Amino acid sequence: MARPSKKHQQPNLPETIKEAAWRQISDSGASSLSLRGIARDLGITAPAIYNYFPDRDALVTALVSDAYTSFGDRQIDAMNSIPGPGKEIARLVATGLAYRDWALDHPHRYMLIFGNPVPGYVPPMLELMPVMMRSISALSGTIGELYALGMIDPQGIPLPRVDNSPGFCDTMVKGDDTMLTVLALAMLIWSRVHGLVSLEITGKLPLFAHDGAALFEFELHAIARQFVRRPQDAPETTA
Amino acid sequence: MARPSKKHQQPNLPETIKEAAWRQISDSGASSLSLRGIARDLGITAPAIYNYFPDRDALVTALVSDAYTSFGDRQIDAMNSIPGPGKEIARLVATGLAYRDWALDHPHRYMLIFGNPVPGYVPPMLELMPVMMRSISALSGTIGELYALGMIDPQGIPLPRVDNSPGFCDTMVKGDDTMLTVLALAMLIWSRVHGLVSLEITGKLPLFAHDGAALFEFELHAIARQFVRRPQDAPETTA
DNA sequence: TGTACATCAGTGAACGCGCGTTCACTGATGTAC
DNA sequence: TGTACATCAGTGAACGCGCGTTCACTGATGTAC
Repeated sequence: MARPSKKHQQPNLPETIKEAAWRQISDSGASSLSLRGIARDLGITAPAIYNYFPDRDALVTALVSDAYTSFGDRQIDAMNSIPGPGKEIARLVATGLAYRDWALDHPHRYMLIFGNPVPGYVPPMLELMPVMMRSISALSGTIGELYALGMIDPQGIPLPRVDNSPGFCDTMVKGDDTMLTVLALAMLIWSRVHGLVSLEITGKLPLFAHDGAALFEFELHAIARQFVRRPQDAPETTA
Repeated sequence: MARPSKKHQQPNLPETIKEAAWRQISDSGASSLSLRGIARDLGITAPAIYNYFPDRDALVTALVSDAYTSFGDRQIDAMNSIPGPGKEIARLVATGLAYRDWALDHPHRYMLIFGNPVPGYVPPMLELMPVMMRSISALSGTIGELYALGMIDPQGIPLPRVDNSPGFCDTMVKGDDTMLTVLALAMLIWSRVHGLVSLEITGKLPLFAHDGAALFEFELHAIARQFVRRPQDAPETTA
């Protein structure tokens, strides 16, 4: 159990570097993130950063990964804060509210993930896949729960054609009607939520500058009204 | 009527420059637009561009303005292509479809307008205001038409509080319930449309890669179903 | 306890790059007489 | 019709800037004996 050699290592410099990077992104946007700027902020020289990140892209990837994790955690916590049966719709709404709350708390992290990426940076999908899937697990999990209870009418959801193309999605979803329905509905709900949130955090809804929360809640309940039915509304013969 | 002196002037070099700029944006994204790159593409030197645009920001503004204009024209044409009374819902749907069509035809122009802007570029709102308002005139016009026919139920729309703050929107909308309702609904519809379109053109809806149009049409009809009622459904006593 | 050595985080100089912008210029074109 | 001149689009060199990255180094720290 020899503890790893930590000699000379100042406590958590990688974390300090990432914090400075977020500070820079908050100040002047994700596209102006630079190692030299971070070093300047921290009072060190730029090459020192190479002791912790092999290059600039690795740092950006670490930021993106952290953002996804924090984003997913917030939604999962919200979902778990309303446990128990009979509370499925409340869980869906709570997850949606957590989505917006996180985005408003961290607008630049949200745009780093879902907006235009940093120029010249190509996110390594394979590395980021786990945190990406975790970040949507609360939403798709809650919808899956509703589906399992018969509270989702597949007729009311636009399902994509799934053909024989070897793409990731087609392969994953093929022959699994539950997954196809749940994912399709999750995408549609996500698009509504993302539309509102992205316009709000970029200041494009000035009319609702003071009422973003009310507008968003209206939309969440409209989603629930449109797509969720009480179990007893579900006849066995839907064909 | 002395025609303006055009000696030496090669035909429409400003247009050629803008075309090269769009080409560059399509190739490598809006954030890597550079005067030197454009000059390289056209086989001229970078300072030559200064004969037509005072600086880089002026060129970007010209691009943004052109994009808004083209975007607005497309929607207005679609709206006008279905004239006559009784076709209001069809006009709304046609406008929405034109919105998506244009965005898919010009994804980089769409992102230039509605995504993260070019780094270091601050759009001159005053100059762009006319083309911006024109770009939303088809959507808000169609909604206004429906409202005038009593086909919009104000109860079903989340209205923002309008207070005494001296902001642009509050001032414009104050005391005008029609405008407030129409604009509020336009924003909500816009958020749904923008959510789908922005996710689609950035490749974030892989499940619907071949079915973007169907998903979008589903959403447009869901919008019509949720917010538009037949005139006879509208009782005079809604309080 | 004291000395010699190994480690390695951080430094400072340098590299090549592309950028926006300036400036004096050149040389083809159009105009005036 | 021919000549002198004015115009001005485009050139080429240069400016200062910030960037990512490399590399030999230094000097404080920890370790071994």
